[in-house]
Amino acid sequence: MTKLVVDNDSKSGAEPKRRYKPGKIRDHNFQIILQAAEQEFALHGYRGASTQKIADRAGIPKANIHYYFSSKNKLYLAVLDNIVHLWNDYLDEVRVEDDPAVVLDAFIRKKVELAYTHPLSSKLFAMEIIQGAPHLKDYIRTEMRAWVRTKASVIEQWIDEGRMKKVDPYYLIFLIWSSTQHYADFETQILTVMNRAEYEREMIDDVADFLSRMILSGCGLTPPKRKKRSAPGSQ
Amino acid sequence: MTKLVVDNDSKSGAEPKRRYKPGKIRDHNFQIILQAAEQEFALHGYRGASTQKIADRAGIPKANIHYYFSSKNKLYLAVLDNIVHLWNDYLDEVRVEDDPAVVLDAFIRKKVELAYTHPLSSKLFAMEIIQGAPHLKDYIRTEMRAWVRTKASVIEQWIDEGRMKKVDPYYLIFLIWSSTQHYADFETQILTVMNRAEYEREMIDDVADFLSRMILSGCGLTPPKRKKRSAPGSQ
DNA sequence: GTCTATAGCCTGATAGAC
DNA sequence: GTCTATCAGGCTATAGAC
Repeated sequence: MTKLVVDNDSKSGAEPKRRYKPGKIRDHNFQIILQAAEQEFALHGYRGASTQKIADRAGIPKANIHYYFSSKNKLYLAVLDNIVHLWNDYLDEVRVEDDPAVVLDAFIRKKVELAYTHPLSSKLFAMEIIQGAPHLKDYIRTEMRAWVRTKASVIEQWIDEGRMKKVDPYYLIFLIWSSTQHYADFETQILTVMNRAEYEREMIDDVADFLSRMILSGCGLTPPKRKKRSAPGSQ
Repeated sequence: MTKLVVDNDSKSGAEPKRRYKPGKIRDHNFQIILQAAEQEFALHGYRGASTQKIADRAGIPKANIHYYFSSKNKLYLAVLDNIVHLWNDYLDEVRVEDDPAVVLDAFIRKKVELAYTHPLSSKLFAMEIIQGAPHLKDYIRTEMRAWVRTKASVIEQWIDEGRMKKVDPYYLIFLIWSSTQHYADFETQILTVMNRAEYEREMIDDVADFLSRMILSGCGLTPPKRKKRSAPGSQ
């Protein structure tokens, strides 16, 4: 996948494994800064976030941010790069031979899971898009468009073979994206309306069940059989 | 409805009609500033937006912003107040006697329509929520929670009477919110992925049809009959 | 590699002439 | 009511001691 950050230093901070040189401290600081930056950018947007606050959160002097990442903009790109990779490394090959119900169900569940485990990534990505995707337009026009086109063509073949109801595949993908990401991005609204302090495993599973049933039903499909939920760590 | 802005001046900018005193210029400037502010806040978030840029966009000196709205924060609250009213003045009374299919269909279509006609409002609201709703938490905890509770209880009665499938009413409302607002908030992503320059009436109608069919089907309902679309201005 | 000090700019807000 | 001039403070980025 294309890197958003062109980095002649051979690494852009996304890799958990170091390429060459031990540099344990360097890698550690890289990660610490990226993590702090993700939080600040997600909380205040690109312009609203300050390198000072990021440095404070990371527990290092502000100047070190500029030592590791030459500018605020490069740091932001590195964070986005991390996010885009995290999101896309999942569920990549879908084949026409697969069962549409199994594929869609897994897709929805994986997205709900990501919304639960990585809400900050989702929020930051959402802010970037809402603001007109100034740093991600190229990525959307090339890789994301191709990704959607591929999945859409598989869905169309399923429809042609009469294996699911005729629905617009693009709108279907957007529906899955929106309904799942919503639980990350609008977390505050949802929890406040439901009068809860935070998400719990059980609620997340309920949401996944609900969305899978709803959307699959709209496609004329029935959710695949699943193991009953039991003790955590099963499955 | 509670005003977010406490304004002893008797108006908070939300009213198109002036309460007393002609003040044509004053009202005009109020509206100009609010409109410019909505755009800047939606594009850059609260912190990222600057009063200078808002003034430039409105075509007035920066000091006048502080003359009309005493602070950046008050201006932001006035904009949010406008939005919250716009969103809630629609579809308020739903009764148990109504047909669930008709109500849900109308709800979905109205939301898609708002996403099309007022994308900036939706985007600004989304940014506020994503950032933790620092200015709207009270509103969500009181009015919005009550609104959702009322609708949810109606849906539950419909279910009890066997007039629709058993689904969680809260998740259903969240699904309608998320799937419709997505077309406003993620406009850039959707248009870029679909390789289009802007939305067209036809596509918006298609989206409304798609979402209505999908979601109603998940509730075991069939969309109500609708007039065929014809020349604009019909209906 | 780390960190202090600071340059240069932009911010929100205000004072005061018109 | 309008607008220029200006303030104090926060911002990104950098220079240079350690």
